[in-house]
Amino acid sequence: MARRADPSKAGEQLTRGHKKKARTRQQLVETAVRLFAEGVGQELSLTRLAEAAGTSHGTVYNYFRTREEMMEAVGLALAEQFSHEVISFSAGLVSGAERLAVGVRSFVRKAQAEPAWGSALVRVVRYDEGLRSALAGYVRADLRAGAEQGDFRYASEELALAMVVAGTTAAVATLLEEYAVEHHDSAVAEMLLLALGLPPDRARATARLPMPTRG
Amino acid sequence: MARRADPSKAGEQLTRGHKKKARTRQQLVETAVRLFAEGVGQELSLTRLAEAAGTSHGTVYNYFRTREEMMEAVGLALAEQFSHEVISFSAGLVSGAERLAVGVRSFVRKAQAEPAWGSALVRVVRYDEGLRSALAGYVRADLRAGAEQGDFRYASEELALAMVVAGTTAAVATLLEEYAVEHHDSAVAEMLLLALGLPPDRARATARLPMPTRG
Amino acid sequence: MARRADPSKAGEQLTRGHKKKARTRQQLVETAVRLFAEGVGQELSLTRLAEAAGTSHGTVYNYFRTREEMMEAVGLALAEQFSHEVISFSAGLVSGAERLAVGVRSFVRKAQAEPAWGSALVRVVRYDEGLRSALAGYVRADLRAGAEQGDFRYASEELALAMVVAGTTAAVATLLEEYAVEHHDSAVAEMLLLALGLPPDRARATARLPMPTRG
Amino acid sequence: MARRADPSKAGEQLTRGHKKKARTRQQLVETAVRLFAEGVGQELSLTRLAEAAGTSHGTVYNYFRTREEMMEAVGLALAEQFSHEVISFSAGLVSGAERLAVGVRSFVRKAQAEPAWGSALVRVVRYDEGLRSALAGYVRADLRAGAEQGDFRYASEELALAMVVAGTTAAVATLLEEYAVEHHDSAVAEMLLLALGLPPDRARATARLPMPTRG
DNA sequence: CATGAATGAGACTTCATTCAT
DNA sequence: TATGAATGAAGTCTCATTCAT
Repeated sequence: MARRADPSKAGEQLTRGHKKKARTRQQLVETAVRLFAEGVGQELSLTRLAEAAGTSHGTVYNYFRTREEMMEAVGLALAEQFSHEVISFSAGLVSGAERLAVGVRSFVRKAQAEPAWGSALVRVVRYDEGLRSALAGYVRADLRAGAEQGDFRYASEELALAMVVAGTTAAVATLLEEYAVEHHDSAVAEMLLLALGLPPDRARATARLPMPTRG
Repeated sequence: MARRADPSKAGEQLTRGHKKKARTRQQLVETAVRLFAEGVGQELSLTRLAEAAGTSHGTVYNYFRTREEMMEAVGLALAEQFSHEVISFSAGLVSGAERLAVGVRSFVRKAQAEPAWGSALVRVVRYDEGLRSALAGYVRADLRAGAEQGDFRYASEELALAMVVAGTTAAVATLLEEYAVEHHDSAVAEMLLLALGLPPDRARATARLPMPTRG
Repeated sequence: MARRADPSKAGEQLTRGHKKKARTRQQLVETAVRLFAEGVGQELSLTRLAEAAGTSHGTVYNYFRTREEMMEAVGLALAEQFSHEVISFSAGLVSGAERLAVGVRSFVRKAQAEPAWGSALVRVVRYDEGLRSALAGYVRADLRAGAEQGDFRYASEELALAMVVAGTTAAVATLLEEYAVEHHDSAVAEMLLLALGLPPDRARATARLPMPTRG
Repeated sequence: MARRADPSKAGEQLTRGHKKKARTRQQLVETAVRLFAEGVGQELSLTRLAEAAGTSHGTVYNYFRTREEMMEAVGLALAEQFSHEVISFSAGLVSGAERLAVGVRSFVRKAQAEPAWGSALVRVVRYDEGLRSALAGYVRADLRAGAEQGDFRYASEELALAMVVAGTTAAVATLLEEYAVEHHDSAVAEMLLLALGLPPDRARATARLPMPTRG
């Protein structure tokens, strides 16, 4: 999604028109995320989005052909922001269990630090199978690694994935309703590690490791 | 409104009109459950319900003033069907862990035996905070019992509740997508017991106890 | 409309069923009048009437076949209450001008004394040509008498009627909005007598005659 | 929104879109006026308006969010058409009585010349307090002038206003039902001048002055 | 590209009215 | 007669979507 990755070339490759286009699109997605965060249900109308983004009704249609496409873009944006966060932390880790713990914890921490993001994600994940799959994708590798490393024992990968994704998002939802509790990130991670079959003492320890420095 | 109650026939206090009313209402709720089971999302409109139930548009409004009210009725119906099942199984148990395991397993089994019910429940639970609360209500007592009996260890009851409810419904959703897996009920229950802090061997054993005989 | 006129015979002629019927009907009309007085527009629904009157939906239809019929009954009731008042005052008068003045003044006074009645009448008269005609009927005779007696001079009886009816009801509406003013009844009557061509001094005097004792 | 205004053609600042918008709106209002003229009561629905105007259902809602808003627009249009007429006649007059007489007469004459306009106005004025107030606004200044000039004597300005507005519109309604009467405009004006306290001879004379030339 | 007018499907809701009990 | 369930017409309103400018 070309996050201004390389400032030295971007200005040449993209015409101003393209830049504006990208900016408008980003603005629309950000506005949509904000609206979800603020409690607009899955029924976010393009009309309201246009209003909130300060663009005209028709402009939205220059970027998303249908409402579905817009929802997809929002889901993608949320997932990317998540992966950005997680990847930057778990870059150096090889233990599946540790990677999963760090992933869950960074997810929970990000939601605590940016409740708007967490709130949006929790809402969107309810209606958007695509987002659920995307999140599952991030988890799957760690899950398999942990299994291969002899740490996790689960009857079915799909079941384990569902439990991790659903458990984590439900935990975040609880967090956002109930106002934080100390070390919630570790508490959630520990429960999930336990569920995945890690022995209790190791689950406890792994869930409480110091977070790696951002990679 | 049964003013001149006829003591000779208690069952006939309700006029035929009332009986018809009850029947129509039940028919509407059943139709709604079926529609949810068939994949209609939260956007089930009263218009579509009327069509599907074969009644006129206005009739629905004699029973549910708003979509919310209808959703609530559906959630209640689903929850009641569930509680019937669970209560009939766990009547004689005193161990919180065992009760919880039986509850989760009977939930999963019912969903396997009646995929329509499971499918409807999984969908409704996504949109209906009321139903989530209702399900949480069934779990809470067992959770506390298990904690007091020294079996469960969790950082926060709310977090534990969220994990159990979300984990179970996610597991059921997986089940319904993937069609059948052996002993899934026990697998799910075991994961959750582990997450709640039950030692692995006991979790495994508790999740695999023979289901009590009904009633 | 059988206002319990003759207590000595009513009980024998009418069965209890009839009495109840009459009572229910009267109750419905009174409730409707009250609702109009309270600001319900012309759109008074039979549903709301039934609710307000504490009867069932269907019962209303035992008395009024359609909404129109109900509106008519309300108009009639209001007009009758008016005529009752006016006739009781102007019974002994022969001067058309005096009769008209007394009529207008008793109308205004009744509206002041019973704002609910006035309010209902003002509202209904707007939508109900029937009621306008009925009120015109009460005025016409006095108007002709005044003309024949050489007091009134007007270009067209219809025009004069319209002016008297519209002017009086508008005056009452003003009264009800603005909170009474002293001798409003006389002020209104004087204006109308003037409009009808009575010389100013006589108009003033006639509008201020002491009200006759009730006949 | 006309960012690149083209100074060479001031009239073209508004895009064609805007012109179309204005045209559609005008078309809707005109249609509504016609419907009122044809006898549609206060129950003019936006649905019927759309049908009659030959536009889609939704289009109407781009212009009037509610029925109220539409009524207001109609009332405003009617009142504006009226004020155009009156102002063009009474421009040079200083006597309050004369101005009021000319106003009433031009109102009546316009209604005679354009019965559709008169019919619409009479109907709308019944249901729309806003229009009543607007008409009162036109009258108030003349009324005060006449009072200050010693011509009018009335107990209450509000009462006088109500009488003038109600009397005039009722007179127009009569006219439209009965089809034509000679010099009705003067007859109505005379009655109202009398009601306002102008001496009979002056009322008669003032009501029969030749109408001023326009402009 | 941006704009916003127009469209039509469809949801929600209220009611008058009918009819069986 | 009283009741109230059922009905369907009609109205209000919101939106996704298209299209001409």
